[in-house]
Amino acid sequence: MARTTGSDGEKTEAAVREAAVNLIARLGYEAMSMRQLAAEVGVQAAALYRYFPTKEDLLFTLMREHMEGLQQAWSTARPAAADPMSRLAAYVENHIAFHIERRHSTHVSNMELRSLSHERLTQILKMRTAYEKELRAILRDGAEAGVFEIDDTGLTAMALIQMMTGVIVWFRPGERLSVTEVTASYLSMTMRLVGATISHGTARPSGRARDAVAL
Amino acid sequence: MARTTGSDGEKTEAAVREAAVNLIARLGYEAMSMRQLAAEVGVQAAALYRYFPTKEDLLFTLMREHMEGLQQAWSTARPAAADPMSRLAAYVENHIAFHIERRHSTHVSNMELRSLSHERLTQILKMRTAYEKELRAILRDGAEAGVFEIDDTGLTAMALIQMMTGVIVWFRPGERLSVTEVTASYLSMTMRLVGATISHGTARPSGRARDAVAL
DNA sequence: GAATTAATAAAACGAACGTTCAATTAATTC
DNA sequence: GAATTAATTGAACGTTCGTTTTATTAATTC
Repeated sequence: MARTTGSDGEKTEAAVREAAVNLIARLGYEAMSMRQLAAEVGVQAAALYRYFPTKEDLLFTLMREHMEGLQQAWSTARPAAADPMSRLAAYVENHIAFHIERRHSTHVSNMELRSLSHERLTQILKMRTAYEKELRAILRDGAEAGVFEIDDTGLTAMALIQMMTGVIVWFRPGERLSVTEVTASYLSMTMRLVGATISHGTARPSGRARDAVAL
Repeated sequence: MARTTGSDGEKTEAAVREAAVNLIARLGYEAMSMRQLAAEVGVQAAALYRYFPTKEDLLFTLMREHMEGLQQAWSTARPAAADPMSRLAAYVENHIAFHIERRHSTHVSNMELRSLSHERLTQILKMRTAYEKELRAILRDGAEAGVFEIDDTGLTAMALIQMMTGVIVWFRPGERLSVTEVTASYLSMTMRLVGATISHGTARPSGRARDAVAL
C-alpha cells in the first residue's frame, strides 16, 4: 500500500498535533514513541516525518503554538485602560480560563521543557517571561497606586502564577466545581493575597487593608 | 576486573540514590539511562541491579522516601496544640523549608509520577493526600473558629500547596532572596489569602476581614 | 590460609527506539 | 488520459535501552 484514499495532508497534520498533545500529556515526551503516535493517528510512523522533521521539532511546535495562543488570548482579553484591580481580575480570569481549556497543552509546555535544545528552550522561556511581565506590571502599578499591598512584586507574581496554573493539576471538568466557580474562588483568593482594597477615589499610600474586597 | 578494592555496598547504594535523584531531576526519569547513572556513580550498569531490581524500583524508592521524609518533617514541626493561625504558620514554614532543601527530590516526586505502575502510583498519592489532609484540617478549624475567611477548604488547600511548592521552580539558593525572606513573604501571602484576622479572644463568626495580619 | 560471601566487571540478550529510503498509489494538473 | 505531485506504506538501518548471565576479584569468616 501507499497513498490511501481520502488522505489529506492538512487533516493528517492536525490529527498528529492533537494526538501528540494528548499522548505527551499522558505518557510524557520521552515515553511516547513515534510509532505509538502514528498508531493513534492511524498511520505508519514514517508518515509523521512528512510533517515534522524530528520528534523534537514536533514538541517545539506544540510548545511555541501554546505560548503564542496564550499571548494572543491575553492581548484580546486585556482591558484597554483600566485600574490595576480590573486589570488583575482580567489577567486572572484569562489565565485560568485558558489553562483549564488547554490542560493537556499546558502540561506539555510546563513539563517537557528539558527535552528542548538549549536554543529552543531559551525561545520558549522568553515568551513565558514576556507573559509573566504583564502580571508584574499590573502588580507594580497597583502597589504604587496604593491599591495593592505587596512585599515583593516578582515573588508575588511567581506565587500567583504557580497558584493559578496549578489548577490543571487537580481540576477535572464535570466534577464538583464548575469553571466559573473555580475562577471566582481564585479571583477572590488573588485579591486577598495582593491585599486589594476598595479604592475610594483617592489612593491610600500606606496602612494595612481595612476593606477587604468581597468578590 | 570484578570486585574493586575498597568497594562497599552501603556506600555504593547511597551514591546511587544521590546520583539518581540529581540525574532524574535534571534529565527526567525516561531520559536517564541506567548506564548514565552507573557512569555517574563510577560503576558498571550491571552493578546497579544488586541494589535495585529494576529502574522503576529505584524511582519508587526515591519517591517513597521523599514522602516519608515530608511526613516525618511535619510530624516533628507540628505544634502540639495551638490555634489555627500558629498551626498554619508552622505548616507553611515546614513545607517551604523542606521543599527548598530537597528541591531535586521534590522535582522527581512531582514530575515522574506517571512512570510508576498503577499500584505504586496509588501508594504515593495516598501518602500525599494524607499530608494535604493536615492542611485542610487546619483551614477547616480556622474557618469554623472564625479566624479564617475561606470559600472552599479543599480548593484553598490545593491553591496554597501549589503556590508553596512552586517555589522550587524559580528559587535558586544564593540568589536575590534568602530562604528566610522567601518563607516570610509566603507566610504573609498565605495569611492574607486565607483572610486571617487577629483574634481578640472571641471568635467572630462572620463579617469580612477588618484587621489583616502584618507579619 | 582455606572457604565463603560480597561486590563488581564484561559481555551479551532481545526489544524498542528515532529515522531514512525506495516503492507505490491517490489526487491533481495539463 | 498522460504527466506530475501529494501522501503514505513497508522494510530496513544503526543505536540504545533495560536487564541477565557468568566470571572474577576483594573482603570476611572459620
